[in-house]
Amino acid sequence: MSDAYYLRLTDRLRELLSDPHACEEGRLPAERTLAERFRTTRVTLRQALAQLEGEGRIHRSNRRGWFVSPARLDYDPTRDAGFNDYVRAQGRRPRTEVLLTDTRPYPTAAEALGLPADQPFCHIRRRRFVDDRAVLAESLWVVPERAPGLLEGDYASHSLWGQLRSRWGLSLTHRSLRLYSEALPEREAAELGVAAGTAGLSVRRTIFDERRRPVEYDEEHWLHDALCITVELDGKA
Amino acid sequence: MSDAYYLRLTDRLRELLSDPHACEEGRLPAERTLAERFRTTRVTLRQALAQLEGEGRIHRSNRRGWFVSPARLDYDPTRDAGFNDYVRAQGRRPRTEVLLTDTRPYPTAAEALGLPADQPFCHIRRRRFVDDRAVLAESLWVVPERAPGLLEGDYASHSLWGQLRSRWGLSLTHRSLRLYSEALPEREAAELGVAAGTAGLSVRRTIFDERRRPVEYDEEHWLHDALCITVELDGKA
DNA sequence: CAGTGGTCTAGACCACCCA
DNA sequence: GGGTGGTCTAGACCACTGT
Repeated sequence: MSDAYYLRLTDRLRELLSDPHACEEGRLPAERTLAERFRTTRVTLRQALAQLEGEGRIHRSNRRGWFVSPARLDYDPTRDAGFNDYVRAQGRRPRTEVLLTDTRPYPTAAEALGLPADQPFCHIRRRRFVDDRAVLAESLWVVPERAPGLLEGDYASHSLWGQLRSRWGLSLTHRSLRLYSEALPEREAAELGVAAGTAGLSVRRTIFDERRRPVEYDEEHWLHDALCITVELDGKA
Repeated sequence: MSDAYYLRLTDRLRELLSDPHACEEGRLPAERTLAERFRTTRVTLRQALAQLEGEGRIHRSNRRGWFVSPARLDYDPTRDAGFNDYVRAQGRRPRTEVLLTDTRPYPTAAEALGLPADQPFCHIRRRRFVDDRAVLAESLWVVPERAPGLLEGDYASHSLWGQLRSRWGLSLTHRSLRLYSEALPEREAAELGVAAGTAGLSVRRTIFDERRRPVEYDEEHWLHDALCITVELDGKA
């Protein structure tokens, strides 16, 4: 079955991607142009493009066109190195936008943390960029008693976990992580400027301190081609 | 844009999925049947099906049809609980097929473990099933000096990590994990009986013992809708 | 063999982005 | 307003699965 035309197309498109002259500014030629060049229809061409999108080689932005995807970002969700720090450490340019902050209950977070459903949280929702590409939409839910005055601080430019340690003396001892591939929900897709249903990666973290008091719960939605999760462990499993 | 017909179709199909009478044996009606029922073309209907596939709700098998996807398997790659054990613990039926074993060099594993490129490894390649659905194709590369006679043992039915501990007294102290979403390569797709380019999750692990001697490297390729990765951490990051 | 999904054609109109 | 991707139609033939 590897004689399907759209699969041979992906091979030729891969060559095209590695040719720096063919894609100026990392942008691919228009679908109609490519379809004509490869003597096929837009439907078949788009099948090939979708394949490369699944491989993480290209992505689309709104209705603007197809672009070559940059290298994945290495990300260790078990550490609290700030987003800004580790993005810069990889030679990339980070940016963060706070979309909203408020204080209200969130039953999902409450359940994960073992709290009553009407427990209010300090909620921060933000969108994060790497080299001006929005790659992550996330919400954080912090137990207010653990970090009084959190929302008045500068929670955007510094590592939140770092602040929890330094300002409130918390130790983030027990960390539980769940992650799986998903189709980005409508809201997150809109915030990231991609079509609903675009492939994504969902990461949820639940944090307790050394006395097993609930501290924080968060939900991250990443573009699937934007990151490579890494975890380093020392000690017995 | 949520007024696209294929998106409304996904809503109606989701209802259909939750109706146990509509899909006998977890199998969906034929595409032509569904297209007719929803008064659209196969192309549009398939767009809706692809959306649900991305959400992990349905999957296809060869050219046999579309099936409702079962619940995701919880999997903690940092632990050495055997596949058989944790699959059964979740009320599912595990099965493993060994596809091949041999001893030969593998530069990728050698590099990950910091060994010379011509370092030979004990190599085990296998395919694993949950409830008779092939969900994982993996290769393991063990440093022969750490586990002499490994390939003569019963490496299929017992936890490999458990054996490394009990038979060879190894402690798997330093574990490094890398994972990212991918399009399944041709070989793995064929072994899992799905189309090349189906969405998958790649997991790579590199293991050193307490003296930082290299022990093992493995590469896993999972169907993207088959699992939810979980990690539990205690102690300082 | 009949039925299934897999692939492909040759058009069309629409919604949105940018100059 | 021109160009882009997003969506959709109404067909067709092929390759494979199961009987």
